[in-house]
Amino acid sequence: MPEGNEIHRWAERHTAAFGDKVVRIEAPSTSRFVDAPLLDGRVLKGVRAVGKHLGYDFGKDRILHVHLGMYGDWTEGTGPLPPEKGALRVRIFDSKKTGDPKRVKQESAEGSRPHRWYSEDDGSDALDPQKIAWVELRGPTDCSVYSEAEWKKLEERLGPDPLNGDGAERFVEIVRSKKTPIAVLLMDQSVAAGVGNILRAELLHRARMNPFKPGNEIDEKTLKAMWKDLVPLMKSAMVDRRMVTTRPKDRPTKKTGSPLKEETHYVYRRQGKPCFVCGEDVKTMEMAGRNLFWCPKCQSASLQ
DNA sequence: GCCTTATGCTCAC
DNA sequence: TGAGCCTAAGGCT
Repeated sequence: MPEGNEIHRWAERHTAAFGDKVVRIEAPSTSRFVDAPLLDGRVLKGVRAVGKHLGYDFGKDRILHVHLGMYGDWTEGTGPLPPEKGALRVRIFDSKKTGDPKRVKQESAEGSRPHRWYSEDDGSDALDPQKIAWVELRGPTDCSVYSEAEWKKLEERLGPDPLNGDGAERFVEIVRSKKTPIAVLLMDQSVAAGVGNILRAELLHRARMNPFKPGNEIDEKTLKAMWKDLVPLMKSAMVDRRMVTTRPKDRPTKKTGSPLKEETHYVYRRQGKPCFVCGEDVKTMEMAGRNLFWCPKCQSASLQ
């Protein structure tokens, strides 16, 4: 479900939890993820992220590539592994912290003491990554082993990633070389890696940019400013496991920190509701195969 | 309970 | 351009 900012966050957390440790990897033999035995019991050197892709580096040309797609997600926890559920899942864990999975499974079957599965139980993101004992992957689009060459090929087909320190220059150059509407370009991973449907809508509103404006008609200064906005936006977007893109001053309540649920976005999924900035009804239509949301007044400028 | 929708992407036509 | 992947949440009845 995530955009690049959350992918990078998983990479950091999983590196902190498992980096340079021997990890166990389990996947049901009936699942599509047939490569687990190849990696089980090996040292995880670290976890990299580019765009919406994760790479778990086990060395020797063994990089577990994970793409969450639309439905994929990770859960994490301390203590013993949770009981297996019906769905096909992949687990990475530190057996020094979880204990022997065989024994735990038996305890679970006997209905022994319950324990917390998710960090969100305490209402915050507060679980110290050092305390994570296991993570569980559900519903990814891809979970397979890449060689270094394959990973490099992946990086080559992606555009600049704001979270990997890439500069605005490439972004500006690519956008200005195309007649395609900016809202379509922002969904293209070869233009800006990691941007997804929430960020495109919110970034365009923050820039007061008309979504239909062709890339080659946008001036360099404006594009550079959008990139400059994107970097801290992606870094700070996750608050209490929610994507937050509104500036406190634009929220009806002016509330800082964790905003009300209905104040988390300017336009994303707010069709028919009044724009926080100008009061005009937010509009929606399909664009690049996904629902685009925008304020026709704030973002009407200069199609000319 | 059922239906729709979703922060994504690939492939076939 | 549309189907398919595959899972959960939320809004309805």
